[in-house]
Amino acid sequence: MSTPLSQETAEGIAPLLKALADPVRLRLMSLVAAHENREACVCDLNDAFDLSQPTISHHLKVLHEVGLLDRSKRGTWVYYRVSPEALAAVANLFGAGIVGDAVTPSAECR
Amino acid sequence: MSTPLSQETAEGIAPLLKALADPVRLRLMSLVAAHENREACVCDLNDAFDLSQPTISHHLKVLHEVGLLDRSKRGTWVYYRVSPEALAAVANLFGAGIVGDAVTPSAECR
DNA sequence: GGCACTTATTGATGGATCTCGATATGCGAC
DNA sequence: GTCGCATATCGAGATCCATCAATAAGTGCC
Repeated sequence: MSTPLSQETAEGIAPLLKALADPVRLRLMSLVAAHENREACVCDLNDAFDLSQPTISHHLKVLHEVGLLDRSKRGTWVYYRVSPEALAAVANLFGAGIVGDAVTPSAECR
Repeated sequence: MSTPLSQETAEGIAPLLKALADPVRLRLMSLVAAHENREACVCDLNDAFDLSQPTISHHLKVLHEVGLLDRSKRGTWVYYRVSPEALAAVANLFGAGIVGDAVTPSAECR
């Protein structure tokens, strides 16, 4: 029934959530996830926002630094891909009842 | 295959994640969730941290304002309780594949 | 080499956020 | 009413964050 998170665990997970806790970065994640192979070219992402190119680049960097997005350069273009492991770490927060298993993501699950 | 989050949706969910994206608030949530009835008295919570009482009160307010914690006063004491609906909203983010359904919280689930 | 293009970095600015001490508010007991 | 306790609010300081314009760095092509 959910052991109360240790301070270290909380401090380890918070940065992941902080990276996701921004509307632009949430949309970036979902845009990348929606692409073939969960991978998208930066050039496609820039156009989806009304923000400057450096700003998008900054947000991608934040997501990359916490491990939510993998980066790979192919010629002139850079591709970001969703890291399933990192995302799973966050999902488990809720799925495994760390924040209370009142809410297994879908009730019928498990 | 996850429809890319709309801007409005992202802006609606981000505040929830932002509220959770702090080590202290994560631990507060898990502490409350670990209590009987997912409900805890502020007096119990204060002692779990090395922070001033106003600071804890502030964090509880943040969690309350986004709807993650319900508040009820009983005599001199105030109790906070985890709101399953609000938490489910966040859990669905990952469970329902909004951020990519590569990662249904536990692989064996469903 | 030099140009066009894609992406990243730098530096600055305005705004949000965490934390505290001091103080206020609300409630029960006397 | 007054005292003591539990919780909240206020105001301030320090730090962090999102965004931009300007510029740098890397790559392919001529």
